[in-house]
Amino acid sequence: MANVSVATVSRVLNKTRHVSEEIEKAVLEAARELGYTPNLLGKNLRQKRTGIILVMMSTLTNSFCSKVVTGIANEAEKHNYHIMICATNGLPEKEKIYLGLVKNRMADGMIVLNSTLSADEMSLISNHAAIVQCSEYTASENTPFVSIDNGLAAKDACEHLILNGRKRILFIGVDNSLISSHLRMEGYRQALSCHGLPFDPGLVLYSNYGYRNTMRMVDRYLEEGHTFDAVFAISDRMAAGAVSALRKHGLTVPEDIEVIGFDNTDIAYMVEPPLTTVSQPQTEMGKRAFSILYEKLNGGEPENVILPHKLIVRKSAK
Amino acid sequence: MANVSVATVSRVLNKTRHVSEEIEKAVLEAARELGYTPNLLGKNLRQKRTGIILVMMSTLTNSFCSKVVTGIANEAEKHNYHIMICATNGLPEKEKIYLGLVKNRMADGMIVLNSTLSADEMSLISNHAAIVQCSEYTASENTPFVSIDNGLAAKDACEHLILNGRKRILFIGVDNSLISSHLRMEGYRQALSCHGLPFDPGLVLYSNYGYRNTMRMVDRYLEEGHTFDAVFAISDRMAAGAVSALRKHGLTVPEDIEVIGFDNTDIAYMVEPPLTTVSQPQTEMGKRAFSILYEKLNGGEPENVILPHKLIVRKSAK
DNA sequence: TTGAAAGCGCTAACAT
DNA sequence: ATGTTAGCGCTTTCAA
Repeated sequence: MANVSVATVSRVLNKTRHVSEEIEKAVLEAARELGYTPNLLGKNLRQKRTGIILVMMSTLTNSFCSKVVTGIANEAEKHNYHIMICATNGLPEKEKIYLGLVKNRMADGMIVLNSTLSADEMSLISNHAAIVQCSEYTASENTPFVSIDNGLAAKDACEHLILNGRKRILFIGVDNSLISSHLRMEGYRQALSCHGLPFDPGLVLYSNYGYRNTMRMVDRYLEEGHTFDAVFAISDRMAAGAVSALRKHGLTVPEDIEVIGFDNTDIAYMVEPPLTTVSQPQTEMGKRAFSILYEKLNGGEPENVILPHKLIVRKSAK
Repeated sequence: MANVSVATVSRVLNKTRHVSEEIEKAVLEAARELGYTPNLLGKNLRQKRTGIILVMMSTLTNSFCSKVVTGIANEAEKHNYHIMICATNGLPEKEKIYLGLVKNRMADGMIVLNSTLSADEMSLISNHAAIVQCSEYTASENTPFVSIDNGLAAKDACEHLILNGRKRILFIGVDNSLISSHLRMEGYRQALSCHGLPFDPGLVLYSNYGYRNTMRMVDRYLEEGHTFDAVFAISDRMAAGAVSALRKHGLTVPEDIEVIGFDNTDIAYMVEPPLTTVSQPQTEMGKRAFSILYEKLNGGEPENVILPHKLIVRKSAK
């Protein structure tokens, strides 16, 4: 319509070369009139680059992940990448689908926040796609990760309770295969053993990260007559659930029972009393995860990164 | 490598036509050996279809939106579409970028949960892309929406308070341009006027959907000596913030002050006392939003949909 | 400064 | 049942 070649149109629209002013004007005018919209599939196919990074996570409503995503997004923006989030609800089939999307070039890379994939599967797919793990991970040769030292973090939290004179610490974990669940339990046991306290399997409860379920479990546990003087839960929601159950049984926090949660999410300061909890540098984690991915995309072979955690002391465990 | 044409390879990999067993075997074998992965950019370019639907929302950690997304995802799956979430944090520039992605064919369509775009901008972009609004919306000729009757829902909630004998209802809203904010305020005013109660601008507080900010605001409001006998907040988090402030001032809920929230999110039953709140059929909303989009993608001109809401009565307002 | 033409990887129409 | 070929929409060499 502007009587020029497609090449010239491309040059005008992308400003990749200088084009005479009148032609430029004609092209833009024609584009406007035709309501022309470029087709990214063609462009990306040709350039072998989409500028899109996928972020895979289980649940959207997870303020921890949300903050990590913020970190990723900010850093991605600096490098001209856009991110899109894939929610798997922990279903392996969905994971496969989204991983397939990046393997098959609809996106340039992926940051995985919590995957159910085994180290082998992860490694296999990493041969075909640029993947970085963040927060949760599985030790895999070619899939780098950024995380905290979960074991040390849990140990620090439990030591805090022990130094406050607590001797029977109820551990509320999750019986899944996530590395954080595993390492935090390890940290709990290490804290005990370092201070000469016995590990009592009767002081271990498994829940599902949630508030309601944990509340019920702790409620039942108390009704069964079990006793303890502190709680370490590997999520704030579970800690909050425990607090509710304790209150129902006339126990006060922190006087009777001290409670520590994990992640320093919003709920930690929304419950009464506000929760002492372990905080992770989520935004920094996201930022680093993207940096690592970026390095990978540019042919580098990045190292894993361990970031520092911090114990936030509030009322539930002075 | 398998000594066959690319067409045959395509047929084997997509199972689109019958291929002799030995050739099939040879192709699969070669593909495996070469570590072949199909390139979706090529395929999608050719087929003018990506099978991807974008869902645009402001914040990830919004359990309301999250449930809507679940509804969308379930329905999308049935029709062989995959969804990806775009978080804008309410920034128009980000909205533009993601809208551009669908306009430029990297995705087949988009469901917008809360956009800052004006009706005109929305309408303009809808000429180039299949877009459906969900929950929040702006009345636009060619961009259908699914939502509840926000005005009626707010009116129902306030009437509940009025029928309980409450006469001075504090309205806690958000001063933004979202249709829900606007309509819920309208509903509040209608309830008052239907029952012969005056509208008092001094009984209106604007916050930001959040817990902390609302708590502070209500705290200050009470310190200033204002009185009221009920609260209607347009989000559960704000209602929860109000409850905290009330407690701090020695007021009991529901005896002294009845409180009603909105959305029936998790927090509604996690606070003490559990909140009476307006529930929306989030999953159904998502499902319908996808159905409408699907209809659009197949050349239909779908109508807007209004779904029913429900008042969930808990302890905070009997 | 502009155009012609090749080709990114794929599928589908057509031919055999 | 299989191959040939055109073409999706774009960018980028190469040539003029």
